[in-house]
Amino acid sequence: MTDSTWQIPRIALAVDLAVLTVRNNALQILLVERGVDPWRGQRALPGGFLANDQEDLDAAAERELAEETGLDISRLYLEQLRAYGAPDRDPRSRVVTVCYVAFVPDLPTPEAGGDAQTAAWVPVQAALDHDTRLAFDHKRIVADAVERVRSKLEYTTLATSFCPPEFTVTDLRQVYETVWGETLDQRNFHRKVTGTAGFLVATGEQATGQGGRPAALYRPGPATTLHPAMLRPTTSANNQPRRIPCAVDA
Amino acid sequence: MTDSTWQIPRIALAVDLAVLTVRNNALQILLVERGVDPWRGQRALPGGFLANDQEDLDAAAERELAEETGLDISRLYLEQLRAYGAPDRDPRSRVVTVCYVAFVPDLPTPEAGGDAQTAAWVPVQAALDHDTRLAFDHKRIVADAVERVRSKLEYTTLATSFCPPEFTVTDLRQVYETVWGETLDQRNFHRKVTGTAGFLVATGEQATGQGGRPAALYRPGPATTLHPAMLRPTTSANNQPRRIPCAVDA
DNA sequence: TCAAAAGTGTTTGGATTACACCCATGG
DNA sequence: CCATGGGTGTAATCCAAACACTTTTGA
Repeated sequence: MTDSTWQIPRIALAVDLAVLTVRNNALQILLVERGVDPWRGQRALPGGFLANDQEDLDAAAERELAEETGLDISRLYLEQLRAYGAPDRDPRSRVVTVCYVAFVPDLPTPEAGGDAQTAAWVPVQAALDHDTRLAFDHKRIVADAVERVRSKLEYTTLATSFCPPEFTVTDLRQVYETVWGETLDQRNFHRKVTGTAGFLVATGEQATGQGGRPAALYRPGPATTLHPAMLRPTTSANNQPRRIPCAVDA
Repeated sequence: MTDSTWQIPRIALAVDLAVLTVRNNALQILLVERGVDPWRGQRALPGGFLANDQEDLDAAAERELAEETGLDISRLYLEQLRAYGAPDRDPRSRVVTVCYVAFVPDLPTPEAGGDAQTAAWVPVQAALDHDTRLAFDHKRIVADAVERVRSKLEYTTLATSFCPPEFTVTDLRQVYETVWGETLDQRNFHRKVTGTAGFLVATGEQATGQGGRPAALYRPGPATTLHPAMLRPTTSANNQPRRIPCAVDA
């Protein structure tokens, strides 16, 4: 590392987004169709290159998200997933991407991408299917994002990010069930989330009945983390072969 | 995003390391003294720029780690922390850094940096002290790395990464106590770690007595995750103000 | 009145805590 | 024999799973 910074190899830096929502009883991810080579016509994560020298990574992710979804910025959760930098991940030139995951509620205008690209919600099960092809290393990124959201629900209150501004306990439970792909006991779930201080704030209102007893409506509370955590029922993911240096997970 | 990739702004990409060890009953981090401006003479995380167009990020982190510590690559754990890209984090030019955390055992040759820079172990408590100055945004990165290792010990078996090849249950407990800054009940800890299948493998050997009953020696077992987790005693970090978009944590 | 969905009560078992107590070695 | 640290036993407690049961609406 010498004083002459001009000799440093410079690299194209992209910011990509894994925007997740719960929609039609499925965890879905926003994908766009690429209009240019490479991977023209293939589905890819929305994203783009860092706009200018003064743009923060987080700001770039927010900008991309606003461009792609036209979404109210206050109604979402956005955090960095990780950076991906395999040397051959883009055939044109060296591109390192910093990926973000976003959790958004089921949007009124979900398909309307602000960009010229056609954006669409795709169930993650389909996106990760063996027969599905995604551009670049985006299938691996989708897999990492799905694992991130699944574990986040265990120890944070972020499931409310997928819900409308006011929601019932059953709405929230269906988010958990959909993201985890597990059925939860309705009664124990109710006790757990209403008994955790700061998770939910009752509005006093009731949901319009769907044929049964009307459910109380809640807003997200001030708590961000869950103590103790809400654990997935079948968390038998123990005893992998052996940890390796430079593990994939973050 | 057009076909002409040549117009894309290119950015200097660094890879920095937060190398952590447990040493003298303290969680310590490897810092180097910068020999050049900016921040000449200040302590900083070891790291460097991506060497060439064909180097993977993970490989770059491994290379840097080998250069800085001369360490046996098989005896460590390395994972990506996150990318940092505030536009003003380097006064010379735009530099985005991808940071990695490494957990290493107490090394026989801890101070010998392979590079010309003088490397030294610094207790994280001192590195994070309000009066301490670190180069760039490295103090924030150190804080993130410390939080990462603390939470990793809760739900993984990675505490063994800080231990020598063979170790006693007390050695392992002292790793937990040092990283968390909490005292744990020796007897309950013993039951927990020996009762978790795959955490420890008994060698059959005994440690040379220090004046008491000799302790059994163990090697790391095949398990990587802990079910159920080993929770910190005083985990009352609940109910923060409110989650914000673009949270810091990963 | 019945079906459907919301919400409460109760039992039980697993895991953690907080201890008392025994074991094996060095001096 | 005694101090020192290693390791086991046990009761209380907390928490979550399982499931019976009551409440409140729409048809």
